[in-house]
Amino acid sequence: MAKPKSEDKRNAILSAAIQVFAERGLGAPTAAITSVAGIAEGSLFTYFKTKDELINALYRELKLELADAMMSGFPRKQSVRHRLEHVWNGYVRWGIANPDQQRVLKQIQVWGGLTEESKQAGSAPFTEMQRMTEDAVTQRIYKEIPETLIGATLVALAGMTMDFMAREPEKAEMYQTAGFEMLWAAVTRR
Amino acid sequence: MAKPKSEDKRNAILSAAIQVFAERGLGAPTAAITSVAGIAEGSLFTYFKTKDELINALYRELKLELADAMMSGFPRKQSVRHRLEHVWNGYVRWGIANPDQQRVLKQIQVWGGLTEESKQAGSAPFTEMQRMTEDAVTQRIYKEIPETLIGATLVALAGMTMDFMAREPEKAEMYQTAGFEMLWAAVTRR
Amino acid sequence: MAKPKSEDKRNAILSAAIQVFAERGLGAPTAAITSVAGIAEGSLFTYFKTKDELINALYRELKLELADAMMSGFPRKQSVRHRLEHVWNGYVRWGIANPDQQRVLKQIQVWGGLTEESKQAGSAPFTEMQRMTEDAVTQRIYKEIPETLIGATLVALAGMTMDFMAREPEKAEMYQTAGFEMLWAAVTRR
Amino acid sequence: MAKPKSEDKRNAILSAAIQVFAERGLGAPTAAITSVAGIAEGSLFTYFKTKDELINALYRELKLELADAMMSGFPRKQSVRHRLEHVWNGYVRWGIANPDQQRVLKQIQVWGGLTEESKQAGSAPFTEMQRMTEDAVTQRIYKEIPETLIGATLVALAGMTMDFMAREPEKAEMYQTAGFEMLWAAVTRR
DNA sequence: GATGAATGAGTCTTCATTCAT
DNA sequence: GATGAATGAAGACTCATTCAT
Repeated sequence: MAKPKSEDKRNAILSAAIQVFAERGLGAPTAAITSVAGIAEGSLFTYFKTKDELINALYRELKLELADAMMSGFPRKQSVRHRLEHVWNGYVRWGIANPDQQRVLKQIQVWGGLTEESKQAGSAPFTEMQRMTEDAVTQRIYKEIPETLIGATLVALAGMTMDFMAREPEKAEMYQTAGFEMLWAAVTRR
Repeated sequence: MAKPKSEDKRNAILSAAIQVFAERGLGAPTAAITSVAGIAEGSLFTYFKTKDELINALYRELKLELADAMMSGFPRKQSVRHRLEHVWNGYVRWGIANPDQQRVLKQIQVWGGLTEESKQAGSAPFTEMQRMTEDAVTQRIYKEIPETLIGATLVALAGMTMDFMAREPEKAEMYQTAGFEMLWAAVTRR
Repeated sequence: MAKPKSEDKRNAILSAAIQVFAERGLGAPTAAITSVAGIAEGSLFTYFKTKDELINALYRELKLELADAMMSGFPRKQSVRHRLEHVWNGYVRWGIANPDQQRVLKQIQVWGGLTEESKQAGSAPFTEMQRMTEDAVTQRIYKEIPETLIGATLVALAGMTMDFMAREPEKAEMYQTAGFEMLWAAVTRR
Repeated sequence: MAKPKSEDKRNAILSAAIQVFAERGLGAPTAAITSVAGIAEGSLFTYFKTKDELINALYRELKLELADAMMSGFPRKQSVRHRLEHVWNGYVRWGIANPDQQRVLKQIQVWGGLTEESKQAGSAPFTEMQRMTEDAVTQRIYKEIPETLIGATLVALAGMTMDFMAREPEKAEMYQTAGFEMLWAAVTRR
């Protein structure tokens, strides 16, 4: 191979895309991305055949990152509450630390061009989390509701919580805690 | 009092926009909207100076509709729980009955062009609901959390719940109930 | 109608396309065409949805013109030889008088994007000529060869003849006559 | 005598170009050619400085092949008719056996980038054929027309004949014969 | 007010060619 | 010599907006 397709450049594009999409929406020109990435306009298409494919790849990448943030250091042996709290904190902290990523992820989720494969690939990294949920349901800690609802509730409340944290950073900690308490109450039996 | 131009035509545009945006995203051409509305391409700009203005107006319209759905028949005299449930049901039912509206609203919310005025105008119709919340907080029914969190939680959980209802219509009622129970638990003291 | 799609402008585009394609081939940019036509780049697409469609339309237009040149003043009552000569002269004169058209027509014929409809529409105006041929075959003037061969032979020999006429204009008349004699000999019984 | 670079690779490119140009026209990307040839994109430019040069080279190659097909086994000693028929059959058979080559040749001939050198080089291999023509003219077998017309007539009628043969393969032989009879009649004195 | 043709900047994408490896 | 990633100019087409009718 003369010049192997550099993983670095691929990442540079992805990371430029995050910045640009966060600022200008998914409608931003690919030229804005390459310019931020410091490469030629055409080079983007060496790494991603189309803009749609780039967005799909970005989605999977972000979901992976998010899953990582939520699961790293997962306290497998501790109580359900601790484990859920760990996941919650991971999510919320990641969102606050990476507001661009968070914003872009939101946009992609309502975008019309996600392929079925991407959707599946995007939820795959969360299977371990689902296993934790099953566990808790078996222990009759969680309510008798479909397991998928649990994860979705976490996502919904975390999204909302992050909005508040971002808007009032000085109360961030309070919101983070309050949000988790709401989640815990929502999801467990009284 | 002036009813300038044709109110009918304005509504036709708005309703065509909902359909088109729901199907093709906010990036859909204005020509697609006018074509569905059955008017000339240029006429759209008689009613809305720019496409951005149209989307802002649409946002306000949808929020108004939604507020209406939630507050109509509001049982002012009944218990906090009943009142909250009324609002919840109104929201969720509206979303299910109007999936296009719901989808477009989601899209506009992550769109970058909403003006500050629109955001405020969009939340104005919900002030009555907030008054209900204050009331409940005073009664120490709700948790000691910022009041705005309550409304946001409702919105977050309702959004999620509607997704499930839409995906599994045969279990819609179950989700609607389960969703409310989660909201109630999340928001009230144990 | 506000501004009816002007037939004039359509023709201006077609005629600019002939000029540009003749000079630079079918690969010439549409912008070159609009520039010659004196209109905006985008306006071309008001009249022809795509470049391919423009080329197809141009093909039909040229074939029509050509048929016209060949058949106008057709001496229905005179001998087969006179009638064939009339057609021959019409063809050859048209080609010499309109070298751009002739060159473009050649290019379109080897181009890969002609639709089946265009091909048929292009040969339709020549049906009258074919009837003349049938007639001559019945009279046993022409050889016993498929009728379609006759027309094709005319086209082939005319194309070649025009090349020579264009290259040596001072001998044009001679070539025109010699060409016809070859055609006549090729096609009739000895 | 240098056989620089690989003659094999050069031929692979030429032959891939025939296939690709036949399928997709001269506008086909060079990358499509190298891909078919099984070499790297850049390698094409080691053998041909530019795409235009490749097409010019291809033209000369095809003309050479064609001349070869027409003149191989040329019956120098036989009658003019036999000799012309030999050439005719060689041409037509080659075209039918090599439809891609035939199609590409047609395209290059209306293409705008042929250099004067290529045009001359392309007609050079046919000089022997022209000598045969001179001969026949001297013998007063052919009509008193410019000798170049004879060759051009052969090409024109052969092209047409091949089209018919390709379209109706079951009548191929008939067309081949009929075509030659037309050529013979066109070109000789009565 | 309504119409829809006209506009031309803006978009994604392609591709011949170069050149570092 | 071979490779194929990198380049960026060019091209077809789109679309919000204007304005003559």
